[in-house]
Amino acid sequence: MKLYIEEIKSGLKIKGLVDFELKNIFECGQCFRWYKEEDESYTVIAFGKILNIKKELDSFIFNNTNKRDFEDIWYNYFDLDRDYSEIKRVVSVDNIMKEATEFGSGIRILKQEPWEMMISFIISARNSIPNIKKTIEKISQAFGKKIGEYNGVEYFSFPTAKELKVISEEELKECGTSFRTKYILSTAKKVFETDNIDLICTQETKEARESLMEFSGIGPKVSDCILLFGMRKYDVFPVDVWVYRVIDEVYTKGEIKNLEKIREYGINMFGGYSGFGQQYLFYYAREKGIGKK
DNA sequence: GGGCAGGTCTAAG
DNA sequence: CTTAGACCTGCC
Repeated sequence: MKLYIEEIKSGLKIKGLVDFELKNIFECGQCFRWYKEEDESYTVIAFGKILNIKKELDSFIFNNTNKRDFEDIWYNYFDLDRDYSEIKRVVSVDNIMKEATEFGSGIRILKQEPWEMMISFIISARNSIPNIKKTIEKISQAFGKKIGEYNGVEYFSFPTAKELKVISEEELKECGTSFRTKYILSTAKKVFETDNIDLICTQETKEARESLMEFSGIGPKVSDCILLFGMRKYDVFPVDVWVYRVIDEVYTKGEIKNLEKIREYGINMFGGYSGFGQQYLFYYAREKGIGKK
């Protein structure tokens, strides 16, 4: 992908981005710290920065950033080095997947921060996206650091394990963490004490997955999401209710009722590309309401 | 107002 | 080792 980057007053004007759609990227369930603005642009918080992106006719305007941050952070964050056209070809194993990849054509799997993914997906358990977003925003406002202002709005970083572990259960619960409160505090303490997130990132998928499941509130699905969205492991297949439904309805047709077996089914279908396959399938199923009674 | 939402934990069989 | 219930809260 050849990019043409022009420095402008508010940031950068970028041409040549392919397989890149803001709605697909931010609303496919992988990321929670984004805000859709009135002008249809998206503002996102990551790596201590505030970025706003607006789609124009033939380009994307990256506001509130510069060439250096684009090279150091955003190029990597948006996984721009990867050829998603090729990914889509590989995971289009049948007509359903062909449709799914066309539907979510602009999806990219963001390379997000492991620690933030751990807590975010603990919060995601049996929860809705608007609520997850709200809770994460409250936690950041209450316990993170102010990182700046954009368009008259203040933004805060997601607190570190050290900042989070000292919070009382009552305080944290006020952010809407509900029954997951003790999971979050337990995980924060354990992460701070063991300081082993970097180590887990270097482990092979299977081992890393087992390491993650040692933490409170992290089961099979949440650990797969952390691995995929925060640890660059693409051979995982997170099975949530939507993926379960679409696999059940389209492929296994009631023959498999076990979540673990559905996961194996997905991995058999996509192999090392399972994470990508899952994202296209998930986005397709959820946006279209497939399998919903 | 009852029912459920992008699971995990725990206690039993 | 597999399988029900409980778990908080907001929004139909």
